[in-house]
Amino acid sequence: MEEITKAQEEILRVLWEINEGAVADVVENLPNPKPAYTTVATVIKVLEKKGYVAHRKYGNIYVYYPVVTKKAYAKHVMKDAYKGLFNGSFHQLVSFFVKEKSVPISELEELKKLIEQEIKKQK
Amino acid sequence: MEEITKAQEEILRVLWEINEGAVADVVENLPNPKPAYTTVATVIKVLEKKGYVAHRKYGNIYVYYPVVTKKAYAKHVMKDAYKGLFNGSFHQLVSFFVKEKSVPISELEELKKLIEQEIKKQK
DNA sequence: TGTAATCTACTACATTTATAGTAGATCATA
DNA sequence: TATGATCTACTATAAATGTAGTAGATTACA
Repeated sequence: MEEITKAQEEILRVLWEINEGAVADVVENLPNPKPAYTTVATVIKVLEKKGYVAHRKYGNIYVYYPVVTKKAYAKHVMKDAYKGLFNGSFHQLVSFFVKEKSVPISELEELKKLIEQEIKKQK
Repeated sequence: MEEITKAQEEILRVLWEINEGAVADVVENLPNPKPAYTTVATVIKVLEKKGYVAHRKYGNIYVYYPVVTKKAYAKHVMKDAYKGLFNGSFHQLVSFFVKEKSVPISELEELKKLIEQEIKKQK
């Protein structure tokens, strides 16, 4: 998976959000200050060349949609962070989060359940 | 915190690893194929300009060291991923990991403990 | 059916990156 | 102390990026 930059990622995010859309729809969903229509179009083209999005022609307009799912991308990003930043230790990653962000207790309870389930499953 | 690229991050990683070192030390710790000495020097300069590393002069050689800690950087990277990729839900992030990577049971047990402690602490 | 609006393709351009060479300073040692 | 090794500063350059304008095609509607 080829690397993408921040600007490119932002537009990819919009596409995940709206599932598919014309350039104008992407611009619409971008926060202010919105870049020019043509700027967005150019960035989308880059994403298309890199294989992150594709398009379909509805009548005469191009509707773009993500090819790389958010999940697949998350996996990619996380793999790097995981290995490089937490020495490949999931424990380190989680404890980092628990310490840095004060995770609400409700989430912690849920998490505990999730982990217990996983333990049971693996046994 | 200004964004850095992959190449820059790789060199920053080496500095975290060795704590501090001259350009030659960084080159040493880079995997093959090693870039040219001067390439590394240039990238370090970029990192310095962006405020990620600084240097000290020992005699006449420059010894570089990271200013941004691995932890601070991890925080930065994770914040983005967390918000953008997991909708700000820690639960989503963790369950993603548990599902995607098969986390060994020993880690899961540790994690469970960690979370239980945190729950207790918050109560 | 002509005119305004809209869309994509193509082009432009300044900036940043990645990569590395050269020159000049300095240091160690024969 | 002259010579080779090493270091930093400066310069170079191709490719990618971010940003956006223009032209030409097409469409919708007055």
